Amino acid sequence: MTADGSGTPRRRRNPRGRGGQLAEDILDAGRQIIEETGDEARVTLSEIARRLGIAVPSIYDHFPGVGEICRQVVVRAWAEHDRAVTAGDPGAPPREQIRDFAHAYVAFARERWGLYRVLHSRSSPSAIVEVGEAALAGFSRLVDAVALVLAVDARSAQAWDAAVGLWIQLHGIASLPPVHPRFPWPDDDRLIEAALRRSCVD
Amino acid sequence: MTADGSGTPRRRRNPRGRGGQLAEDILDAGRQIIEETGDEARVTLSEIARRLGIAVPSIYDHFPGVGEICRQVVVRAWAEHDRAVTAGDPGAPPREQIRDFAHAYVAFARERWGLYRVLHSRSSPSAIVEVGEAALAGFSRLVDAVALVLAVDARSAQAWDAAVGLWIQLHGIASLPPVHPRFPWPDDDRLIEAALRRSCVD
DNA sequence: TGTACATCAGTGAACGCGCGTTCACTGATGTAC
DNA sequence: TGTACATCAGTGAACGCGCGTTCACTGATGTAC
Repeated sequence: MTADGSGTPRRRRNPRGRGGQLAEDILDAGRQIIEETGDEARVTLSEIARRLGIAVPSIYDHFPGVGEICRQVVVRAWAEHDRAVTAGDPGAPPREQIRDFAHAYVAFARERWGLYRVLHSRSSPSAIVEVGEAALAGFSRLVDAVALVLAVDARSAQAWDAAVGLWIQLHGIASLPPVHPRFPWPDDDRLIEAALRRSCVD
Repeated sequence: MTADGSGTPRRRRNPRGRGGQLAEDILDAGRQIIEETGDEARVTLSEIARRLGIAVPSIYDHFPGVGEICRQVVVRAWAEHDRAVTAGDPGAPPREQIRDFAHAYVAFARERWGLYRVLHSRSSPSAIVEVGEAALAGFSRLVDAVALVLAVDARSAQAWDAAVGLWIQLHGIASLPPVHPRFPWPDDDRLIEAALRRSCVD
Protein backbone atom coordinates (compact mmCIF):
# COMPACT_ATOMS: atom_id res chain seq x y z
CA MET A 1 0.00 0.00 0.00
CA THR A 2 1.26 3.50 -0.80
CA ALA A 3 0.15 6.95 0.25
CA ASP A 4 -0.09 8.39 -3.25
CA GLY A 5 0.10 5.58 -5.76
CA SER A 6 3.88 5.98 -6.20
CA GLY A 7 6.46 3.45 -5.18
CA THR A 8 7.15 4.91 -1.75
CA PRO A 9 5.61 2.71 0.93
CA ARG A 10 3.17 4.36 3.27
CA ARG A 11 4.77 5.28 6.54
CA ARG A 12 3.70 3.48 9.71
CA ARG A 13 2.13 5.93 12.09
CA ASN A 14 4.03 6.89 15.19
CA PRO A 15 2.88 5.54 18.55
CA ARG A 16 0.98 7.85 20.87
CA GLY A 17 3.15 10.53 22.39
CA ARG A 18 5.76 10.21 19.63
CA GLY A 19 3.99 12.38 17.10
CA GLY A 20 6.90 14.81 17.31
CA GLN A 21 9.09 12.29 15.51
CA LEU A 22 7.39 13.23 12.25
CA ALA A 23 8.59 16.82 12.68
CA GLU A 24 12.18 15.55 12.81
CA ASP A 25 11.63 13.39 9.74
CA ILE A 26 10.14 16.33 7.85
CA LEU A 27 13.23 18.42 8.59
CA ASP A 28 15.45 15.52 7.50
CA ALA A 29 13.56 15.22 4.24
CA GLY A 30 13.91 18.96 3.66
CA ARG A 31 17.63 18.77 4.34
CA GLN A 32 17.91 15.83 1.94
CA ILE A 33 16.18 17.74 -0.84
CA ILE A 34 18.43 20.76 -0.35
CA GLU A 35 21.53 18.60 -0.25
CA GLU A 36 20.55 16.84 -3.48
CA THR A 37 19.34 19.84 -5.44
CA GLY A 38 21.09 22.84 -3.90
CA ASP A 39 17.84 24.71 -4.38
CA GLU A 40 15.49 25.85 -1.65
CA ALA A 41 12.66 26.13 -4.16
CA ARG A 42 12.66 22.37 -4.59
CA VAL A 43 11.61 21.91 -0.99
CA THR A 44 7.85 21.52 -1.43
CA LEU A 45 5.25 19.97 0.82
CA SER A 46 4.43 17.49 -1.92
CA GLU A 47 8.01 16.33 -2.32
CA ILE A 48 8.48 15.96 1.44
CA ALA A 49 5.23 13.98 1.70
CA ARG A 50 6.28 11.72 -1.16
CA ARG A 51 9.64 10.98 0.46
CA LEU A 52 8.11 10.20 3.84
CA GLY A 53 5.10 8.29 2.54
CA ILE A 54 2.62 10.57 4.28
CA ALA A 55 -0.25 12.76 3.13
CA VAL A 56 0.57 16.41 2.47
CA PRO A 57 -1.82 17.87 5.09
CA SER A 58 -0.07 15.89 7.84
CA ILE A 59 2.78 18.37 7.61
CA TYR A 60 0.57 21.22 8.83
CA ASP A 61 0.29 19.58 12.23
CA HIS A 62 4.00 20.32 12.71
CA PHE A 63 4.89 23.35 10.58
CA PRO A 64 2.90 26.36 9.38
CA GLY A 65 4.32 25.95 5.88
CA VAL A 66 7.28 25.22 3.71
CA GLY A 67 9.04 28.47 4.62
CA GLU A 68 9.42 27.51 8.25
CA ILE A 69 10.77 24.09 7.29
CA CYS A 70 13.42 25.67 5.09
CA ARG A 71 14.30 28.17 7.78
CA GLN A 72 14.92 25.45 10.33
CA VAL A 73 16.87 23.34 7.85
CA VAL A 74 19.11 26.31 7.12
CA VAL A 75 19.65 27.09 10.81
CA ARG A 76 20.77 23.51 11.37
CA ALA A 77 22.92 23.55 8.26
CA TRP A 78 24.78 26.61 9.53
CA ALA A 79 25.45 24.85 12.81
CA GLU A 80 26.66 21.81 10.89
CA HIS A 81 28.92 23.98 8.73
CA ASP A 82 30.32 25.71 11.78
CA ARG A 83 31.04 22.40 13.52
CA ALA A 84 32.76 21.08 10.40
CA VAL A 85 35.17 23.99 9.93
CA THR A 86 36.03 24.27 13.65
CA ALA A 87 36.49 20.55 14.17
CA GLY A 88 40.29 20.85 14.28
CA ASP A 89 42.27 20.78 17.53
CA PRO A 90 42.17 24.30 19.05
CA GLY A 91 45.46 23.57 20.79
CA ALA A 92 47.30 22.75 17.57
CA PRO A 93 49.93 25.12 16.14
CA PRO A 94 48.25 28.00 14.31
CA ARG A 95 49.55 27.04 10.86
CA GLU A 96 48.03 23.62 11.34
CA GLN A 97 44.75 25.11 12.56
CA ILE A 98 44.54 27.21 9.43
CA ARG A 99 45.33 24.23 7.22
CA ASP A 100 42.66 22.14 9.00
CA PHE A 101 40.14 24.94 8.58
CA ALA A 102 40.91 25.24 4.88
CA HIS A 103 40.65 21.53 4.14
CA ALA A 104 37.50 21.17 6.24
CA TYR A 105 35.92 24.15 4.49
CA VAL A 106 36.45 22.73 1.01
CA ALA A 107 35.55 19.20 2.12
CA PHE A 108 32.23 20.44 3.47
CA ALA A 109 31.46 22.08 0.14
CA ARG A 110 32.43 18.95 -1.77
CA GLU A 111 30.56 16.43 0.37
CA ARG A 112 27.48 18.55 1.01
CA TRP A 113 27.48 20.86 -1.98
CA GLY A 114 23.72 21.38 -1.94
CA LEU A 115 23.88 22.68 1.60
CA TYR A 116 26.95 24.81 0.86
CA ARG A 117 25.25 26.26 -2.18
CA VAL A 118 22.08 27.23 -0.33
CA LEU A 119 24.02 28.68 2.60
CA HIS A 120 26.05 30.84 0.23
CA SER A 121 23.28 31.87 -2.08
CA ARG A 122 21.83 35.34 -2.14
CA SER A 123 18.51 34.36 -3.59
CA SER A 124 17.86 31.83 -0.89
CA PRO A 125 15.38 33.58 1.41
CA SER A 126 16.32 31.62 4.51
CA ALA A 127 20.08 31.80 4.10
CA ILE A 128 20.83 35.41 4.85
CA VAL A 129 18.78 35.83 8.00
CA GLU A 130 20.86 33.55 10.12
CA VAL A 131 24.30 34.25 8.77
CA GLY A 132 25.31 37.00 11.17
CA GLU A 133 26.43 34.90 14.08
CA ALA A 134 27.01 31.57 12.38
CA ALA A 135 29.49 32.68 9.73
CA LEU A 136 31.37 34.93 12.14
CA ALA A 137 31.89 32.17 14.71
CA GLY A 138 34.19 30.07 12.55
CA PHE A 139 35.70 33.16 10.97
CA SER A 140 36.92 34.71 14.21
CA ARG A 141 38.91 31.58 15.00
CA LEU A 142 40.49 31.89 11.58
CA VAL A 143 41.43 35.51 12.23
CA ASP A 144 43.08 34.57 15.52
CA ALA A 145 45.17 31.82 13.96
CA VAL A 146 46.17 34.03 11.04
CA ALA A 147 47.26 36.76 13.45
CA LEU A 148 49.48 34.32 15.32
CA VAL A 149 51.15 33.10 12.15
CA LEU A 150 51.72 36.60 10.83
CA ALA A 151 52.82 37.72 14.30
CA VAL A 152 50.45 40.67 14.36
CA ASP A 153 47.58 41.70 16.63
CA ALA A 154 44.34 39.76 16.08
CA ARG A 155 42.46 43.05 15.75
CA SER A 156 44.88 44.51 13.20
CA ALA A 157 43.78 45.24 9.66
CA GLN A 158 46.58 42.98 8.44
CA ALA A 159 45.20 39.90 10.19
CA TRP A 160 41.66 40.74 9.12
CA ASP A 161 42.58 41.28 5.48
CA ALA A 162 44.59 38.07 5.33
CA ALA A 163 41.74 36.07 6.84
CA VAL A 164 39.22 37.63 4.45
CA GLY A 165 41.56 36.89 1.55
CA LEU A 166 41.78 33.29 2.60
CA TRP A 167 38.02 32.95 2.99
CA ILE A 168 37.51 34.40 -0.48
CA GLN A 169 40.00 31.95 -1.96
CA LEU A 170 38.42 29.01 -0.18
CA HIS A 171 34.99 30.02 -1.41
CA GLY A 172 36.41 30.26 -4.92
CA ILE A 173 37.90 26.78 -4.62
CA ALA A 174 34.67 25.46 -3.12
CA SER A 175 32.34 26.88 -5.73
CA LEU A 176 34.10 27.47 -9.06
CA PRO A 177 35.41 24.03 -10.13
CA PRO A 178 32.09 22.15 -9.71
CA VAL A 179 30.45 24.66 -12.03
CA HIS A 180 32.91 24.08 -14.87
CA PRO A 181 33.63 20.37 -14.71
CA ARG A 182 35.27 20.21 -18.13
CA PHE A 183 37.96 22.72 -17.20
CA PRO A 184 41.26 21.00 -16.29
CA TRP A 185 41.38 21.97 -12.62
CA PRO A 186 44.29 21.05 -10.38
CA ASP A 187 43.11 18.80 -7.56
CA ASP A 188 41.71 20.25 -4.36
CA ASP A 189 44.78 19.77 -2.19
CA ARG A 190 46.94 21.60 -4.65
CA LEU A 191 44.44 24.47 -4.91
CA ILE A 192 44.24 24.73 -1.13
CA GLU A 193 48.01 24.67 -0.65
CA ALA A 194 48.42 27.38 -3.27
CA ALA A 195 45.84 29.52 -1.47
CA LEU A 196 47.62 29.10 1.86
CA ARG A 197 50.93 30.01 0.24
CA ARG A 198 49.47 33.10 -1.43
CA SER A 199 48.10 34.23 1.92
CA CYS A 200 51.53 33.64 3.51
CA VAL A 201 50.11 31.28 6.13
CA ASP A 202 51.45 27.99 4.79
CA MET B 1 -6.47 47.51 -23.02
CA THR B 2 -4.27 44.79 -21.62
CA ALA B 3 -3.45 41.28 -22.75
CA ASP B 4 -4.20 39.62 -19.43
CA GLY B 5 -6.00 42.07 -17.19
CA SER B 6 -2.77 43.24 -15.55
CA GLY B 7 -1.24 46.67 -15.85
CA THR B 8 1.03 45.87 -18.78
CA PRO B 9 -0.33 47.44 -21.97
CA ARG B 10 -0.98 45.06 -24.83
CA ARG B 11 1.81 45.16 -27.34
CA ARG B 12 1.17 46.55 -30.82
CA ARG B 13 1.60 43.86 -33.41
CA ASN B 14 4.61 44.00 -35.67
CA PRO B 15 4.15 45.00 -39.31
CA ARG B 16 4.23 42.26 -41.95
CA GLY B 17 7.66 40.79 -42.45
CA ARG B 18 8.84 42.01 -39.03
CA GLY B 19 7.43 39.12 -37.05
CA GLY B 20 10.96 38.11 -36.17
CA GLN B 21 11.23 41.17 -33.97
CA LEU B 22 9.13 39.39 -31.36
CA ALA B 23 11.76 36.65 -31.13
CA GLU B 24 14.33 39.29 -30.21
CA ASP B 25 12.01 40.80 -27.64
CA ILE B 26 11.34 37.38 -26.11
CA LEU B 27 15.08 36.81 -25.68
CA ASP B 28 15.42 40.28 -24.15
CA ALA B 29 12.66 39.53 -21.69
CA GLY B 30 14.30 36.24 -20.78
CA ARG B 31 17.61 37.99 -20.22
CA GLN B 32 15.88 40.61 -18.09
CA ILE B 33 14.31 37.95 -15.87
CA ILE B 34 17.61 36.17 -15.41
CA GLU B 35 19.41 39.41 -14.68
CA GLU B 36 16.83 40.40 -12.07
CA THR B 37 16.40 37.03 -10.39
CA GLY B 38 19.62 35.13 -11.08
CA ASP B 39 17.45 32.05 -11.53
CA GLU B 40 16.78 30.25 -14.77
CA ALA B 41 13.69 28.64 -13.28
CA ARG B 42 12.01 32.04 -13.14
CA VAL B 43 12.05 32.29 -16.91
CA THR B 44 8.54 31.07 -17.69
CA LEU B 45 6.41 31.58 -20.77
CA SER B 46 3.82 33.31 -18.61
CA GLU B 47 6.30 35.78 -17.18
CA ILE B 48 7.71 36.59 -20.59
CA ALA B 49 4.23 37.08 -22.03
CA ARG B 50 3.30 39.38 -19.13
CA ARG B 51 6.37 41.53 -19.65
CA LEU B 52 5.82 41.85 -23.40
CA GLY B 53 2.04 42.28 -23.26
CA ILE B 54 1.41 39.29 -25.52
CA ALA B 55 -0.50 36.04 -25.20
CA VAL B 56 1.47 33.01 -24.07
CA PRO B 57 0.87 30.91 -27.21
CA SER B 58 2.42 33.61 -29.39
CA ILE B 59 5.79 32.50 -28.08
CA TYR B 60 5.46 29.10 -29.76
CA ASP B 61 5.64 30.72 -33.18
CA HIS B 62 9.25 31.60 -32.38
CA PHE B 63 10.57 29.04 -29.88
CA PRO B 64 9.72 25.40 -29.16
CA GLY B 65 9.67 26.10 -25.45
CA VAL B 66 11.22 27.83 -22.50
CA GLY B 67 14.35 25.65 -22.57
CA GLU B 68 15.43 26.95 -25.94
CA ILE B 69 14.88 30.55 -24.84
CA CYS B 70 17.10 30.01 -21.80
CA ARG B 71 19.73 28.33 -23.87
CA GLN B 72 19.94 31.22 -26.29
CA VAL B 73 19.96 33.77 -23.47
CA VAL B 74 22.87 31.91 -21.86
CA VAL B 75 24.82 31.71 -25.13
CA ARG B 76 24.48 35.46 -25.55
CA ALA B 77 25.34 36.07 -21.92
CA TRP B 78 28.60 34.14 -22.34
CA ALA B 79 29.48 36.25 -25.33
CA GLU B 80 28.67 39.38 -23.35
CA HIS B 81 30.81 38.17 -20.45
CA ASP B 82 33.68 37.38 -22.76
CA ARG B 83 33.50 40.81 -24.40
CA ALA B 84 33.44 42.50 -21.01
CA VAL B 85 36.54 40.81 -19.60
CA THR B 86 38.56 41.15 -22.82
CA ALA B 87 37.61 44.77 -23.44
CA GLY B 88 41.02 46.08 -22.34
CA ASP B 89 43.72 47.16 -24.78
CA PRO B 90 45.54 44.01 -26.00
CA GLY B 91 48.61 46.16 -26.66
CA ALA B 92 48.84 47.42 -23.08
CA PRO B 93 51.60 46.22 -20.75
CA PRO B 94 50.75 42.78 -19.35
CA ARG B 95 50.37 43.95 -15.73
CA GLU B 96 47.83 46.47 -16.92
CA GLN B 97 46.01 43.86 -18.99
CA ILE B 98 45.69 41.64 -15.95
CA ARG B 99 44.47 44.53 -13.81
CA ASP B 100 41.90 45.46 -16.49
CA PHE B 101 40.75 41.87 -16.70
CA ALA B 102 40.34 41.64 -12.92
CA HIS B 103 38.37 44.86 -12.56
CA ALA B 104 36.20 44.05 -15.57
CA TYR B 105 35.50 40.57 -14.21
CA VAL B 106 34.29 41.84 -10.85
CA ALA B 107 32.43 44.78 -12.43
CA PHE B 108 30.50 42.38 -14.67
CA ALA B 109 29.47 40.33 -11.65
CA ARG B 110 28.41 43.46 -9.76
CA GLU B 111 26.47 45.13 -12.55
CA ARG B 112 24.91 41.98 -13.98
CA TRP B 113 24.89 39.68 -10.97
CA GLY B 114 21.90 37.66 -12.17
CA LEU B 115 23.70 36.79 -15.39
CA TYR B 116 26.95 36.08 -13.57
CA ARG B 117 25.14 33.81 -11.12
CA VAL B 118 23.41 31.77 -13.82
CA LEU B 119 26.59 31.45 -15.88
CA HIS B 120 28.45 30.16 -12.84
CA SER B 121 25.77 27.92 -11.46
CA ARG B 122 25.93 24.18 -11.62
CA SER B 123 22.21 23.60 -11.38
CA SER B 124 21.49 25.82 -14.34
CA PRO B 125 20.82 23.38 -17.17
CA SER B 126 21.80 25.78 -19.94
CA ALA B 127 24.96 27.12 -18.35
CA ILE B 128 27.33 24.21 -18.56
CA VAL B 129 26.76 23.21 -22.16
CA GLU B 130 28.29 26.30 -23.64
CA VAL B 131 31.10 26.95 -21.23
CA GLY B 132 33.86 25.04 -23.00
CA GLU B 133 34.83 27.60 -25.59
CA ALA B 134 33.45 30.75 -24.03
CA ALA B 135 35.17 30.57 -20.65
CA LEU B 136 38.44 29.46 -22.18
CA ALA B 137 38.56 32.34 -24.63
CA GLY B 138 38.99 35.05 -22.00
CA PHE B 139 41.04 32.74 -19.81
CA SER B 140 43.76 32.05 -22.37
CA ARG B 141 44.42 35.77 -22.72
CA LEU B 142 44.82 35.90 -18.96
CA VAL B 143 47.30 33.02 -19.02
CA ASP B 144 49.38 34.78 -21.69
CA ALA B 145 49.54 38.02 -19.74
CA VAL B 146 50.39 36.24 -16.50
CA ALA B 147 53.20 34.34 -18.25
CA LEU B 148 54.68 37.61 -19.50
CA VAL B 149 54.61 39.18 -16.04
CA LEU B 150 56.13 36.11 -14.38
CA ALA B 151 58.63 35.81 -17.25
CA VAL B 152 57.80 32.16 -17.85
CA ASP B 153 56.49 30.22 -20.82
CA ALA B 154 52.76 30.60 -21.47
CA ARG B 155 52.40 26.81 -21.53
CA SER B 156 54.23 26.31 -18.23
CA ALA B 157 52.47 24.94 -15.18
CA GLN B 158 53.56 28.05 -13.30
CA ALA B 159 51.68 30.41 -15.61
CA TRP B 160 48.66 28.14 -15.65
CA ASP B 161 48.51 27.76 -11.87
CA ALA B 162 48.88 31.49 -11.30
CA ALA B 163 46.09 32.27 -13.77
CA VAL B 164 43.81 29.64 -12.20
CA GLY B 165 44.59 31.07 -8.77
CA LEU B 166 43.66 34.52 -9.94
CA TRP B 167 40.41 33.31 -11.53
CA ILE B 168 39.47 31.54 -8.30
CA GLN B 169 40.14 34.66 -6.29
CA LEU B 170 38.15 36.84 -8.68
CA HIS B 171 35.23 34.42 -8.52
CA GLY B 172 35.42 34.55 -4.73
CA ILE B 173 35.38 38.35 -4.79
CA ALA B 174 32.55 38.33 -7.32
CA SER B 175 30.32 35.92 -5.49
CA LEU B 176 31.01 35.87 -1.75
CA PRO B 177 30.38 39.46 -0.57
CA PRO B 178 26.92 39.83 -2.15
CA VAL B 179 25.80 36.71 -0.29
CA HIS B 180 26.78 38.04 3.13
CA PRO B 181 25.94 41.74 2.95
CA ARG B 182 26.18 42.29 6.70
CA PHE B 183 29.80 41.21 6.85
CA PRO B 184 32.21 44.19 6.91
CA TRP B 185 33.88 43.60 3.55
CA PRO B 186 36.71 45.79 2.28
CA ASP B 187 35.68 47.57 -0.91
CA ASP B 188 36.08 45.88 -4.29
CA ASP B 189 39.20 47.72 -5.40
CA ARG B 190 41.01 46.75 -2.25
CA LEU B 191 39.96 43.11 -2.61
CA ILE B 192 41.10 43.05 -6.23
CA GLU B 193 44.45 44.67 -5.51
CA ALA B 194 45.08 42.20 -2.70
CA ALA B 195 44.30 39.33 -5.06
CA LEU B 196 46.74 40.66 -7.69
CA ARG B 197 49.41 41.07 -5.04
CA ARG B 198 48.90 37.54 -3.72
CA SER B 199 49.25 36.19 -7.24
CA CYS B 200 52.44 38.25 -7.71
CA VAL B 201 51.10 40.00 -10.82
CA ASP B 202 50.47 43.45 -9.35
C1' DT C 1 -8.89 51.22 -59.88
C1' DG C 2 -11.41 47.97 -57.28
C1' DT C 3 -11.87 43.56 -55.19
C1' DA C 4 -11.02 38.79 -53.97
C1' DC C 5 -7.62 36.24 -51.89
C1' DA C 6 -3.43 34.72 -49.37
C1' DT C 7 -0.50 35.43 -45.74
C1' DC C 8 1.24 37.10 -41.58
C1' DA C 9 1.19 37.91 -36.64
C1' DG C 10 -0.80 36.89 -33.53
C1' DT C 11 -5.39 35.61 -29.75
C1' DG C 12 -8.93 32.87 -26.75
C1' DA C 13 -10.47 29.00 -24.73
C1' DA C 14 -9.79 24.57 -23.06
C1' DC C 15 -7.31 20.99 -20.72
C1' DG C 16 -3.83 18.73 -17.68
C1' DC C 17 -0.28 19.05 -14.13
C1' DG C 18 1.89 20.03 -9.64
C1' DC C 19 1.48 22.61 -5.77
C1' DG C 20 -0.63 24.82 -1.42
C1' DT C 21 -4.48 25.15 1.76
C1' DT C 22 -8.67 24.03 4.26
C1' DC C 23 -11.93 21.00 6.37
C1' DA C 24 -14.44 17.26 7.96
C1' DC C 25 -13.34 12.85 8.98
C1' DT C 26 -11.01 8.11 10.68
C1' DG C 27 -9.06 4.60 13.21
C1' DA C 28 -5.89 3.11 16.66
C1' DT C 29 -4.63 3.46 21.47
C1' DG C 30 -4.56 4.92 25.96
C1' DT C 31 -7.50 6.09 30.35
C1' DA C 32 -11.29 6.68 33.81
C1' DC C 33 -14.63 4.36 36.07
C1' DT D 1 -12.20 -6.80 34.56
C1' DG D 2 -14.86 -4.78 31.04
C1' DT D 3 -16.43 -0.84 28.53
C1' DA D 4 -17.28 3.93 27.25
C1' DC D 5 -14.78 7.82 26.13
C1' DA D 6 -11.04 11.11 24.93
C1' DT D 7 -7.10 11.91 22.48
C1' DC D 8 -3.59 11.41 19.23
C1' DA D 9 -1.71 10.98 14.62
C1' DG D 10 -2.82 11.31 10.92
C1' DT D 11 -6.06 10.88 5.83
C1' DG D 12 -9.25 12.11 1.69
C1' DA D 13 -11.52 15.15 -0.98
C1' DA D 14 -12.18 19.57 -2.65
C1' DC D 15 -10.78 24.03 -4.34
C1' DG D 16 -7.77 27.72 -6.26
C1' DC D 17 -3.48 29.11 -8.44
C1' DG D 18 0.23 29.44 -11.92
C1' DC D 19 2.17 27.19 -15.54
C1' DG D 20 2.63 24.62 -20.19
C1' DT D 21 0.49 22.97 -24.40
C1' DT D 22 -2.77 22.45 -28.14
C1' DC D 23 -6.15 24.00 -31.37
C1' DA D 24 -9.28 26.51 -33.98
C1' DC D 25 -9.80 31.05 -34.89
C1' DT D 26 -9.18 36.41 -36.09
C1' DG D 27 -8.16 40.59 -38.09
C1' DA D 28 -4.95 43.51 -40.46
C1' DT D 29 -2.19 44.04 -44.61
C1' DG D 30 -0.12 43.06 -48.75
C1' DT D 31 -0.82 41.10 -53.75
C1' DA D 32 -2.77 39.25 -58.14
C1' DC D 33 -5.87 40.17 -61.47
